[in-house]
Amino acid sequence: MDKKQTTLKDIAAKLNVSISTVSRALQGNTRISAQTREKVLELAQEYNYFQTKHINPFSKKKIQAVGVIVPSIKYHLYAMAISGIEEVLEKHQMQIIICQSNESYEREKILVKELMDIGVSGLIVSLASETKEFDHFLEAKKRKIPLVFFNRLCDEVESDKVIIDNFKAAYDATQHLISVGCKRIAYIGGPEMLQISSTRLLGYKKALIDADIPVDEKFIETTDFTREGNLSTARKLLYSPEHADGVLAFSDQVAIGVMLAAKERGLKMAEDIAIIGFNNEPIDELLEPSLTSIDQPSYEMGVESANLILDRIENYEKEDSRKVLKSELVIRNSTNKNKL
Amino acid sequence: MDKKQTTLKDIAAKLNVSISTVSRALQGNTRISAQTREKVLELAQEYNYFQTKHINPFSKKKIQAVGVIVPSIKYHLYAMAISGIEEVLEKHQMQIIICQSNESYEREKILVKELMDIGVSGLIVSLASETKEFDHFLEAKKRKIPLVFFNRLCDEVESDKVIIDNFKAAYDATQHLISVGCKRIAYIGGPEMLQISSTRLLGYKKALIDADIPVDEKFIETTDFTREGNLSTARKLLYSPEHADGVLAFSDQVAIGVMLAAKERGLKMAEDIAIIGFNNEPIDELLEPSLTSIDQPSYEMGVESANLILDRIENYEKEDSRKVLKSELVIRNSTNKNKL
DNA sequence: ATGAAAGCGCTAACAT
DNA sequence: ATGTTAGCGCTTTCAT
Repeated sequence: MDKKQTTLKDIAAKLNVSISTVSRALQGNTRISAQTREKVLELAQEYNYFQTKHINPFSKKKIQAVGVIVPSIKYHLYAMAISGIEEVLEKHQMQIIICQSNESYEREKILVKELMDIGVSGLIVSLASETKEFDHFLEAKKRKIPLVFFNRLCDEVESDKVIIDNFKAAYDATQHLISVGCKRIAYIGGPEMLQISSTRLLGYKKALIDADIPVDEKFIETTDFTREGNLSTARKLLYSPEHADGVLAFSDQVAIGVMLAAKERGLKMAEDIAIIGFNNEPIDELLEPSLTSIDQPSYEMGVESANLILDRIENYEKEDSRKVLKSELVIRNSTNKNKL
Repeated sequence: MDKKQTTLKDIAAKLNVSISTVSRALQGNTRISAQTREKVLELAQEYNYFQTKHINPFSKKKIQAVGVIVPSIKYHLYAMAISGIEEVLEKHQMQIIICQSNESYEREKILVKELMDIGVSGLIVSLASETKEFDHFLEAKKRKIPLVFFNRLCDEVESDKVIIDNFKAAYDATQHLISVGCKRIAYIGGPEMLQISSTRLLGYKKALIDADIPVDEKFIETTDFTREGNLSTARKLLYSPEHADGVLAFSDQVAIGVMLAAKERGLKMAEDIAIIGFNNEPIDELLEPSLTSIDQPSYEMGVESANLILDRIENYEKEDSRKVLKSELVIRNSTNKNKL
């Protein structure tokens, strides 16, 4: 099984020249006779010589790579963000290594370690929903490996960060629900440790308070983002006698769970229950009714994250920065009570 | 900016021992005195020593990685397949490096080269729609790097392959359209060089012929998979006086384009025009009407691809194998003419 | 129990 | 124009 690769040594031996001569010939160094160079190239061709570069080798000819860890590439937001990251890093001849934590803390930890061991020049991360300890990122800081968090981040680790103003986004969305006449507005968040979720919760509560609507804990729920989790959480909110008549959901996927539950329960969407999601996924306009959603500049988030990591690779000691990008409420029929 | 890493040499110097002693102490070699070992470990800790492994280093302690190239992780099929690949390779402590060709031949070529240069142990690939030359894969074969194609493949390169029976899938789907009473059935494929697209075309034609329906070239169209491309292709088929009354689309995304065009044109879905897509994406059941689609075992495709690459890494000289997985037509309302 | 030295594949500084 | 040699970080064999 040992398909030994051809080395400079092999070629040198065949040609009765030194290794350096071969090395230089292959590099196109001009101080080599055309004749020798030709012979070397020929033989290299014949022996199918190629050089294995390394991500972080001793030599200067290294390949630089940045590790990207996201909860799942199935989420449209992350697929878009990754495209943004690629767009930027490609121009700098940097490879990107995409990994999924699958929302698992253990897996995230392993991934961080392995990426560091491979020798990536930096890490761009959006946290797993399970993660509530951050040693693995502190380890990265110890090793002085540039680190950027985007979208899902934490206060426990100092680093560059890219987010939207989740408080404001949730506030505005809740206000919209109020403005179309919802009285019993629910919020479905993610696992508690997920900071963006609690930030949104605060925005939601503030909007209610500002409108003199009492905050009712029974209208505040969480989900684990699985399909079943989303559905059962939605059912909890809709099957009580005093069911919610407006829902702000953590994501469009969660919002779809609410739509399914509402259909099942026989509620008329928009009329009986208005729904807003997060992320503005392309399918939103194809749903029936089309789904009102908060548009996050996901591609741009990727671009900004990549720019920040480049800055920090350039100058590790620079100050941490925090980019807050603008989000936008895209109003569609799921919150249009006057539809008919 | 030069954050030099601590090396064995540094530690050895501080402790006035040899490099080998430090190396052994760190490896837990028993022939080192407990005292020395402790001192070494302490200092390593203090200096924050860590070892950079390499994907393909001289030493035995290497990290093995497999490169995965897909057209885009935005396609649900590929996100699922990647999960399948991860599932398998994870168990073998192998890293996977995910890359997107973005349907570009040039990009695919660069990716193959860079992944090989990094020193991946194998490549799992689904071709870009643009690709019609295959030198880059022949290069991989030259280098004896294990190669597996899945879903989108080509006959030009010999390698392990994983697919579904696209001919049969298209045949069955077309037959279903015929059985619900469609007379003018169209096929929307991808770029011509995409082999799965032409295979499906053959299945489509055969089904028509077997049902004594003449094949009409004006009902055979292609798209570049962009949103606009899908829509404009769909319009071509629907805006003629004798518009298509049944469509077999290359993917669910393409099928959605047809649905949008049909809505725009004022056609009643299912009744005036029946639609079938490929891939059975989760949104299919949420669409209005829900979309009939061919379910491909995408996760399983990933699993099989990973297994094949493992086999070939184990034994490069083994014979090529070709796994054909079963697909299934999932019938929903978009082809239910008797809906009302 | 520890050190010295070779070697992995290659580049580059220093001869000649 | 080409060869010699040191060296990158580490492991490993061979001495001691």
